[in-house]
Amino acid sequence: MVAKSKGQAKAEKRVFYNDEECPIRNVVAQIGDKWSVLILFALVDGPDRFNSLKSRVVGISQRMLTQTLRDLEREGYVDRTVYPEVPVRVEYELTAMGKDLVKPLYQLVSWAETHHDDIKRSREAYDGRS
Amino acid sequence: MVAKSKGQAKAEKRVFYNDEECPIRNVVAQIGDKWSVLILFALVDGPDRFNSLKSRVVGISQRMLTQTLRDLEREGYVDRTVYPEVPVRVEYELTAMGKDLVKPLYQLVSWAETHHDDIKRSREAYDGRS
DNA sequence: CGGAATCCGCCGCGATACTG
DNA sequence: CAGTATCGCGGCGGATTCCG
Repeated sequence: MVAKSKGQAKAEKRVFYNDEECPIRNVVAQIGDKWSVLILFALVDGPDRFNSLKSRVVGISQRMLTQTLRDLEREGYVDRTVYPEVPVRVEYELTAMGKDLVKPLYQLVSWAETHHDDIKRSREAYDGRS
Repeated sequence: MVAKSKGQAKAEKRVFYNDEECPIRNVVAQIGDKWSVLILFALVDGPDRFNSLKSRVVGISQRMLTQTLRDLEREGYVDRTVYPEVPVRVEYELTAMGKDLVKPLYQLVSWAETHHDDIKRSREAYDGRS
């Protein structure tokens, strides 16, 4: 995670960088946006077409669907295949790396579901004490 | 993950929402910002003070450190303790929930480190084909 | 020391209109 | 059907200044 230890004895506290060489930032910055995770999980159910995704990922605009899919493709998480029929059919599916990314992501999702109520209560408590 | 299946036979494709009731968004939206993950991992090494964190999380401004710590505190991931000495000492540390969150997060970090080069190559390939 | 307040540029994201 | 192009707002986040 681009953290440097001082090589000192006794577990010196690490230093953290937030640059383009930081692996965690490279991943979190991509999936941390508004739609990436939902699209990735939608594609877990199998390959899907543009407009089908658009209706399954509720509330997303064409613009953001296109853009997010392009980004995910560029990262290597999603494959795009054009079938030159009439009308055109375009299918998106997870790559091997995409399927692999979903595993640790699913751990996080499970955690989120388990602690959703705790977080809501914590927020209310925080906001409540004026 | 706030996904509704149609209750149909044969693994109908799920629908995904991005609203305030979506647990994954509640977590990813917080974690996905520019500094949260780095701060959380910095606190894994043990409780730490404001200015120490500021120097360990390289490049962060006071404003963002304060704001991110407040957010993490509100979510219930971080505890803030003020020691009324002179000068004042303030320590931040992970709560039980914060420590728990770091576990799935660490899975993601490991994944990110493992695939960092694959991602960089994928980007270059994508950008290369004009 | 550990902040809070203010100002401001950038850009993520949505809405809308047009295209092959 | 699956996009691209353009416009515009809101908010994230950096720089700076002031405070108990």
